[in-house]
Amino acid sequence: MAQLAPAPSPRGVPEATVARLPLYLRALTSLSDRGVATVSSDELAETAGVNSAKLRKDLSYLGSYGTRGVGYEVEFLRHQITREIGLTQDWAVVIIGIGNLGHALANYGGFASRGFRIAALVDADERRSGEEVAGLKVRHSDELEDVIETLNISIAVVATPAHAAQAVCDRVVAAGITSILNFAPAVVQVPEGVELRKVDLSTELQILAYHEQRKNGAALALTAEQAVELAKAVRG
Amino acid sequence: MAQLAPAPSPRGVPEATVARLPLYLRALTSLSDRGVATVSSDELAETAGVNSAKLRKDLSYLGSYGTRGVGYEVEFLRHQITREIGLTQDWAVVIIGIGNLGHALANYGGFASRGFRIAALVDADERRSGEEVAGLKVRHSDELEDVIETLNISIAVVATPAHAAQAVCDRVVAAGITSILNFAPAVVQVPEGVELRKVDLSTELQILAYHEQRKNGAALALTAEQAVELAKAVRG
DNA sequence: AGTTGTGAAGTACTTCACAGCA
DNA sequence: TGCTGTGAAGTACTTCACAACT
Repeated sequence: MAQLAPAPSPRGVPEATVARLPLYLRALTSLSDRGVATVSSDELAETAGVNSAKLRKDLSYLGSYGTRGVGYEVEFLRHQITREIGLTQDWAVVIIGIGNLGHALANYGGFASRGFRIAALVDADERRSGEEVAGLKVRHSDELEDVIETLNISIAVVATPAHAAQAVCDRVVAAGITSILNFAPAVVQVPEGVELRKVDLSTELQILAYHEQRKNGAALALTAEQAVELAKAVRG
Repeated sequence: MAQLAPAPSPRGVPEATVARLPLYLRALTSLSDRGVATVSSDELAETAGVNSAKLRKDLSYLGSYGTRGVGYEVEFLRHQITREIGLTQDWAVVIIGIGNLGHALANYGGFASRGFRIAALVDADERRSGEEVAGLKVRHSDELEDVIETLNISIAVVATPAHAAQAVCDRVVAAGITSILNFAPAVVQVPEGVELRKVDLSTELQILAYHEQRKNGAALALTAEQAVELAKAVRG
């Protein structure tokens, strides 16, 4: 079978835009809850926390869903974005690694309301097998491949310790999974065609620390060149 | 006092580079643990999961820490990056909202080993006050400002429900915090000069769903134009 | 009159490819 | 010889500013 487009985004929606669609969806849901029927790009951008030129450009990749001189119909636009992201169907998710974080993810209410169904929980520790978490029995990781196939899982959430992450990813990929969300603080390699996203808590804190240091230590963190500039400035 | 540079990054390290420094640091730590003393940009890039041109360019913003023809000295480079990020000091963190996620974050071992010290836990629910989590007593959110000042907190981690997030951020900013990591699924506005990063679990899943849909539904997701192209191609 | 949708300009990031140095 | 450090070229994203439309 010939491929029509180079794998992702047939209509060529930029990756940066895709990453913002969930944000717009949330803003629209919030407006909808407040009973707002129509919204301008300025107002919607404000609600979503982006600038309006960017918002309009982003939406233009999906189609012409607004009305000039008026704005966007909230429900209509919400439906279009929902469809674009693929949330008109629901996606079965397996969480692998039921430690503190896995527990928290299993109990996180935000998934179900957004088109994701946590279909299975898996852990390598036999003592956890059978334990009930968030209304689901934890299964032993021997059953991982079986669970993925039987329950028609599309997305794997990896919440294992770092040392186990690569092996787990290898197994779910071999079982046919092509979308992985990795919480383990480890570099994981996956083959071409498998989408891997990572959420790394300490990385985020480190980025904050970097900026915090720049703010506090401005005077201490002068480079040699800046010191020279400063000296010149002081001399007049 | 005159500002020497436009607030962040005196030496002008690009934001994209800053976001990768933690990755390099982790790769170097792993090499160091394995007893590797020297590493080439190719090897380090492989370990960190990026390409080597990008790695060399990134490192070049920090200085010339390698040796041509040889590579980088692992311990030395690790120290330089640690210093650049600001992890030679440790940073006091408060976690606000001790639900499932807050619990998981409090118990997450990865922070301490990377220069972050969880100094306080705060929750709005009075029934939680005094409860011990991860060796710390949960304090009531009335004490938030006091905790921040007394314990010299630099970074606030917000793990509250969405509806409380903005108010909490307003309060910590008023108390002098300039770095916030937000896990609440809400758009939060902060003043200029406050660094806000967000981690949004369902957004990540939605991005995966988007790509998953493109893969599976290739044939179903044809646009009108593509259908015409396909028809032409089939006709010959 | 008012707001979208979008070419064009501007900015940021990535990759190439090789000069420069150990 | 081999590998770093970096200008230059290429790509992706953002912002501007206004024509097109209701």
